[in-house]
Amino acid sequence: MSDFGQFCPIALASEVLAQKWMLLVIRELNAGATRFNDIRRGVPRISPTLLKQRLTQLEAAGILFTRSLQGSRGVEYVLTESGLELKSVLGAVGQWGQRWARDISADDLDPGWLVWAMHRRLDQSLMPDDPVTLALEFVDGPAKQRFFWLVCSNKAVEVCVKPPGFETDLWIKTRVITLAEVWRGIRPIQPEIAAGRIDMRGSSDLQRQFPTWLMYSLFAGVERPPRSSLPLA
Amino acid sequence: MSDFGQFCPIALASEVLAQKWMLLVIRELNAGATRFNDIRRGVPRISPTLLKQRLTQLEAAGILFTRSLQGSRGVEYVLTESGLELKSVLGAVGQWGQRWARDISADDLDPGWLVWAMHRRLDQSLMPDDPVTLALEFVDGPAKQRFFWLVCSNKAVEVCVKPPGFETDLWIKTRVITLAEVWRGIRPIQPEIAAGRIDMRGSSDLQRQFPTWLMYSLFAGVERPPRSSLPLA
DNA sequence: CGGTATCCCCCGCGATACTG
DNA sequence: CAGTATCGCGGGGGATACCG
Repeated sequence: MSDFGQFCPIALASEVLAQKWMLLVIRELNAGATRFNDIRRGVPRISPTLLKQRLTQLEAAGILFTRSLQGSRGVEYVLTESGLELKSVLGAVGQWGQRWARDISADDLDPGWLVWAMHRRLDQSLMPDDPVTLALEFVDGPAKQRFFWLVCSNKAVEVCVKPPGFETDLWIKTRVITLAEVWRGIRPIQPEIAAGRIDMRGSSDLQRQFPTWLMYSLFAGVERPPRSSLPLA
Repeated sequence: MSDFGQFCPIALASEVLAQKWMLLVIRELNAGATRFNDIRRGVPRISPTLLKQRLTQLEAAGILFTRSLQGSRGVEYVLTESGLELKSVLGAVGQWGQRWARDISADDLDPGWLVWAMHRRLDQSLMPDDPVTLALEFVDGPAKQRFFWLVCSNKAVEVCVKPPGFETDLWIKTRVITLAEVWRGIRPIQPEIAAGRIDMRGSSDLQRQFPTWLMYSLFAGVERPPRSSLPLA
């Protein structure tokens, strides 16, 4: 994917950006990930080989640079000014995707990805000072992706796939599609709770507060227009 | 390129948009092209087979629809509302590309593409009422891409690769890179003319007016920052 | 944790020719 | 003009195993 034979800026940009997985890797970096395996968690289906290749291409294109870490092995991947400015591309693509992309199917509904996306969009300023442990159960999730825990302190939110050892303060039980569509801003959360499709158990204070922490997808506020029927047909 | 396994709007949009040639095809459509071979002229290196495939994918994604033409055979490719909204993506990508994409090389300098791009960006409101025929000679162009003619009426601008049969009113002789960099907004045009690197012959009225017709690339006004040296190195 | 190494398959894509 | 048809290859990328 390197030669379009024209010097249009869209063509030149496409050489780098219009490759498989590339925008998703850039999305992770712009969301704050700097470590190899953190990026992988946001792009679970990319192979490590290919991820490394994409990161190398991004470095060659001047979109990121690497910085070695003291203490830990490996490097940090840090966006340059050029990479940070890709936020405008991510915004335009995401906004268009929210409005016009195809409907989602069962194969898109990765519960692990949803949890990973959510954990970055919990408003820590609203959380109590004491750490809170949330348990998520996806009743229709595959065996290995059925339970997740979110350990929220006012410093950070961590995702666990095994019980973290702390007492769980709030249990949330739902189907993947339910939480996914709430996350996408397609359904409001309150009716889902009221109808029991999002089933919460635990401290009633937390039950009331939790929905306010959740900031949803960055594009949740973008309205999805009705699919117009075939034009002129 | 169909399965990223996540329902992020950027991932869903990428399935369609992040394929080879796709953004360039969309660029042509958004620039007003509706006919198969008009699109090809803006994306000369795509094969007809692949172009047809891309157009089919765009239709399946609801980005365009086809409309049969009376009189001529073939169809017209017309953007839907969804397709028109991709202008924001093209804008973001083009802007980023103008600022941060790699420098161009000799292989990017297709004179035919430059002329095709230019012919859409001549301000017809400034042209005289009488038709004007411009001849372009690229002194370093390959034999078959050395001469072009632009026939400008106040209705439309047409590109010819053979003498159009009208008297040429203005000859313009230059190297490809010179006009390309002027087009990109990287060099101002007046010094190029003054230094004779853009050599014009013909009516002195037209010599004065022509530079005012030329609207340059859509991204010519976007400043290209200096490449920062290696960060922290 | 942060990657390499290897293998292999498939299909995306380029090239060319042809047709109504 | 607006595509189809056909062929063939190259390498992109998926899967898996391994390593420091």
